[in-house]
Formats: sequence, C-alpha cells, structure tokens
Amino acid sequence: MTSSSRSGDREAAVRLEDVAQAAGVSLATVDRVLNNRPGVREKTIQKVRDAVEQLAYRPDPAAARLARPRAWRLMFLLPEGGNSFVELLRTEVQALGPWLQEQRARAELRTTDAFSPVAAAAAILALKGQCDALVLMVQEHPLVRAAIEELVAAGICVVTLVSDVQARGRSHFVGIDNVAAGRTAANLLGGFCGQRSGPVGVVMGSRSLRDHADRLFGFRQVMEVEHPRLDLLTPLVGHDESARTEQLVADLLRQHPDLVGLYSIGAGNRGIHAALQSAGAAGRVIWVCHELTSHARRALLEGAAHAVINQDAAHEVRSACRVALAQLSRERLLFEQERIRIEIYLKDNLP
Amino acid sequence: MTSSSRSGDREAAVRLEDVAQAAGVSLATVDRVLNNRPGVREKTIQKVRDAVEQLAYRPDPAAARLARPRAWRLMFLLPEGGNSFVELLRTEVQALGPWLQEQRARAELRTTDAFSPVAAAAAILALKGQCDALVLMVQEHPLVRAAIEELVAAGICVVTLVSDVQARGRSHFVGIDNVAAGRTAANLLGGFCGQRSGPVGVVMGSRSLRDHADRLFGFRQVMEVEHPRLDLLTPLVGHDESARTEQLVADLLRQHPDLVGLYSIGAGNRGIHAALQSAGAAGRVIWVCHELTSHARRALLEGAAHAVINQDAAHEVRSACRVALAQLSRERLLFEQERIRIEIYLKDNLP
DNA sequence: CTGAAAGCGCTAACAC
DNA sequence: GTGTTAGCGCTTTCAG
Repeated sequence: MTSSSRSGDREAAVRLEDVAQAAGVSLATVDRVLNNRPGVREKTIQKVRDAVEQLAYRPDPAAARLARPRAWRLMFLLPEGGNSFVELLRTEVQALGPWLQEQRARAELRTTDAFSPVAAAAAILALKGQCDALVLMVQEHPLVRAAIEELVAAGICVVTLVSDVQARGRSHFVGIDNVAAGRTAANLLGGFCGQRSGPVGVVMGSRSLRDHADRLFGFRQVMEVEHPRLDLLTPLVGHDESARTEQLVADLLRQHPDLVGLYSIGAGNRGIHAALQSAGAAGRVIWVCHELTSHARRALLEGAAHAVINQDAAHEVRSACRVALAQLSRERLLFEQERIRIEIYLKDNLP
Repeated sequence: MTSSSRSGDREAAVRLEDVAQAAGVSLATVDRVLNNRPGVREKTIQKVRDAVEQLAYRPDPAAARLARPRAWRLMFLLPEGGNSFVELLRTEVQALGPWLQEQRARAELRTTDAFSPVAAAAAILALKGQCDALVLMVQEHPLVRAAIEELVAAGICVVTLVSDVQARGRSHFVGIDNVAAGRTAANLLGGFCGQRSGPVGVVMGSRSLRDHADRLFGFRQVMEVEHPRLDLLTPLVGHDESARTEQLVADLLRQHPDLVGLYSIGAGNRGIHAALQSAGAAGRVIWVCHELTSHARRALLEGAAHAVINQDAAHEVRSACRVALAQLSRERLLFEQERIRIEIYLKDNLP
C-alpha cells in the first residue's frame, strides 16, 4: 500500500477520507461537493471531482444510511377508487414499510382522480416540499407534465409507474412495454386458437389510455400478420368497470355465437368472466387478459381464461423505491435488474 | 416515551442498547447471546432473549455491515464444464461482485463433476472452514447429503440451487417447482397444437436427474388428462449434449414424419434446433424447451421454438446471496420475494 | 462470565 | 468558503 494510513488488512475500499486527502481538502468539503450543496469554490469543486474520478470513489451506502439523521420521504400518488390491480399496488406500498424503515425511508400514499388531468396536476403540485421523491401513476397530459417538471426543478426525484409520462427530468419509468405485451397477447391467443378461424373480440378500458392503446396496437400488429384467419372485431370500450364489460361481452356473444377469441386489455375481468359463463362460452372462447388479480386467477384455474399477462405489482413498487432511493443517495443501481418483465401465467405456473 | 434517554425526534427504533438496558446487562453480552457465542450464563441468556422478544428488537443491518471487520465468504459450487445455463449462473456470480462488496461479502466459484456424487461430496467437504456460506448445484445422493450435513454442523449456511438436495439443516432451496414447470410445458404445447392429433416427442438429459424427472412427470400428467388426442412417445435421453440430441431428433423425425410436438426437458437445444431445420420441420412441429439461453432465444425469434420456459439465472444467484447473507446476519427476509418464478417466454416478451 | 470502549464510513451541526 | 467534530447502531478486542 502506498501512503494510506489505514489500519489492518481490510479490503481496500476507497473512503471519503481518501478523496479528501487526495484533493487536499476536508471531509466536509467533499461531502458538500458530492451532495451539490452550495458554498464551495468552483476550483475546489473541480479538485474534488477529479479526486473522486481518479480514485473511483463509491460511497458506502451502509455508512450513509447509518449517519443520515432523517428518513427519506417517498410519496406514492395512485388513482383513487381503483381496480384490484391498483389495490395490489397500494397493499404493496404498505407492505414495504418495514423494509423502507431499514433503509431510513418511509412511504406515504396519496390518491387522485387519475382520469382528470386537472386534478392530477393539482395533486402533484401540492406535493412540492412534502417529499424527497414522488412515484406516480397518472394519465399523460400537458398539465401533468408541467406539474412534474416543476417538482423536478424543486429537486424532487420523480418516478413514473405503470403508465409513463414523458416529462423532462423524470428520472425513471417503472413498468412494462405495453406494445410488446399486446403482441404477446396475440401470440398466445392466436396460438391457442390453432387452425380455427372466426371473429375475435377486444374489450378495452378507454381509447385514450396510453397503455391500453399500446396494447391494442401491438395486438393488431401480430394478429394481422400471423393470424389472418382470425377476424378482429371493433374494440369495445368498457371503462374498466365489471358491470359495463359484462354487458358488452354478453351482447358480443349474442351477436357472434361463433366467437373464437377474446382479448381484454384492461380491467373489468370479473364481468367478462360472468358473461362468458352465462353464455356457456367459458373455455370454448380463447380468452386472454391482463393483470393477475384474484379474479383473473380464478378464471385461469377454472379454465375460462387461457392466459393472463401480468406485470408484477409488488416488483414494480419495490423497483420504484429502489430507483428513488438509489437516486437520492447516489448509489449504484443495476438497471438490468429493474426492468419489469411481461409475465405470462397459465394455470400451472401461478405464483 | 418512557425511560429512553434517546436524543431527538428520530423514529423510535429499538436498539441493541435498549435491549441491554432492559435486560440489565451490557452491549457486549447482548451481542454474545444474539450471535450464539459461548461464555454467557444460561440465566443471562434467558434474560436477554426475553428482552429481545419483549421489545421486538431487529438489528439494524446497515450498522452491522459497517461494523463488521471481515467480509462474509460465500462459496458457489457449480457443475464443471456445463451448458450455457450454468455458464449464465457463473457469469452472474461474477457480476455480483461489486454489490457483494457493498454488503461486506465476497463470492468465490468452485466447480465439480456434478454427475459424480463421490467427487461432489469430496468437493463439499473440502470447503469446510473455507467459507461462511455455501451455495451449491449438485445431484442428490446420500453421500452429498451427508457432506452437506457435516458442513451445516460446522456452522456453515448451506443453500441449494436449481436442483434441491434434501439434507437436514440445509437452509433454503433456490429454484423452481419442476413438476409445475412440466405441467406448464404441457399447457403450452397442448394449447398450441390446438385440434391437431398425433405423436409428441420428449427429449431429456437423463432419467436420473431429479429436475428432469419432475418435469416429465408434470408434463405427462397434463398431457394425459387434457390432451388425450396427442400421443406421447417414449422419452429420448440425450445427456444434455447437442450432438447427441441432434441425432436423436433427426431419427425421431424420420420415424414420425407426422410429429406434432416436441418437448425438450433439458439442455442441448442447439442440436434440436438444427435437426428441426434440416428436416424442414422448424415451425411446423410445436417445440417447447427450457432455459432462455442464447440458442433458445434465437430459436424463439426464428419461429422454430414456440415457447421457452425459464428460470432466471440472475435472479437465482441474487436470491441465493440474499438468503445466505440474511441468514448470516440474522436479517429479516421477505421469503415471498425469494420465490423463483416459472417464466414463460414467447418471441414478443423476451427480456 | 461480563463490561467498557474504540472504531466502521459517512452526515451535519457548528466553528472559524 | 472551509474545517472540526460528535455521533448513527453495531462488532469486537481487551480488561476486569
């Protein structure tokens, strides 16, 4: 070892003090530079930056966590009311409490009318100064985007969840590629229909929800090219409500007694299941849907649903927390590990 | 707050000192009890245990990591030579280096002839005193089991990977439910075959590998009940080698030009792909295989493979490390999060 | 058998 | 602008 005054045979990891020594300044100054705090001369900043670079310094997260006097405040902004999937997210945020506490962090939940951009934007702005990081699931809209950018400017780390919003400064999107999810649905539905030909129905929540539109787009792409035998009907819009979707699917089955497949893009699967059962079409119609809620799980086990495409709510919430915390404490993050997968469930690989 | 002399408004978390105070002993004694170290009177142990219980004490992992002078030594014992899947595991162990260092741990890799229980058992025994935890992927055998039990008795934490070994004291199995994986394969293969009927081939590595046998069992179960139209042929044994499986499948296709489906349970998919292509059967024969290696990925993208069932090697290695570290430092662990999923990949949901 | 005390690497209040 | 210093909660000598 060269000039280090370190004790013992411990693995040589570069410490803040090594950086300070190399830069010829004190611990506090290095800390200020690393945390972008004011009160350091430009020249000194450069010296420190160089030393950090030179020594390939990485802060020790354990030490940082231990020394931090206050916990990070993570805020989750989710759609209010909400279907079972949103409910899962909410549960998961709560379940993460103990883990977050060990990380010197804590999460709070807020809800907003996700379908009203005005309400959502107001809710976002109200969070300024209320938290260190914000994780949100809202519909994309210029107002929302502006609100996000304002928070980012105020130094808050913003992460989008499930449905992305393209705002400058937004630090990460935690969710799946919905076009690919739609394509996957088509692979499954088309594959399971085999040689059969005939009409295939589609039920979605709304045409203006980004994720639903993307799924439909991907689904169409593959169906047209790879399963031309199957005839895609006009998508039905059910507002993610079971009562509504049940009615729609009941009508659909009446109009098309020869229906071969059904792709439900959004929520309301309980209604669809009921409609299929009443019409005696459960199992015969190849039905693919999204999100492994308790209803979808039951439908799968009973043989009514043939496949469920899922995004793991628990994983998404944890990932959002990890991303936010890593950002806040400038820790290393394996982005590879944070990609949310498009999961496929059949009745035998249920988790 | 009652009698605590704690400073400030920090979240009240129970500390070692609170336990010491409650038990009327010193920090060092509590530490000795918690780490099962000798030199404490039975009566004192009881007092401490009670206090821990009473206060619901959980150690702060950040503080523990910071204070520990030496790094935990994790040892991985994997099959030597090995196919692409084992290669993935190996790569992942290496990739985890920096993360492990932050956790005050480090991993080493050893290989052994996993097909020879004698060699494996010897390799295991040689590791006594060489590490704090051992993660191993070996074939089950009484000799192996005995070796594991000896290590456990010596205070080493043992975790099994991919293929379980039922040894007393083994602290966790990281891997999938292979019976369920076989059932899932049957769901996919049978589903994609649709109305068709005819022979279905099976290729496995060996009849005496636990995971292969389990997959076959699950596959049979579902095929017999749900796809009686399809005729399961006698499994071919290809020793997980591409050259061998290529030959076998080529012969199979010659004998059964009307082959409808093919399930490959183990490795050697490169050979199967080649055989299907030469026979002009790629795409026509519904082919389902395991493990998303680069070959399987290519087969999927080209349309030769219809589905790949996967266990995420990276996740498995990380999970094994987390489980071992949690055990070693008596940390809380979300077992829910450690369950390895049976993943299904089609060409559009590739990660 | 038990206790006191010195750190681990970092943060942040408080000096200068 | 910059430096000094007192902890964060735990582990681990080293004394008794």
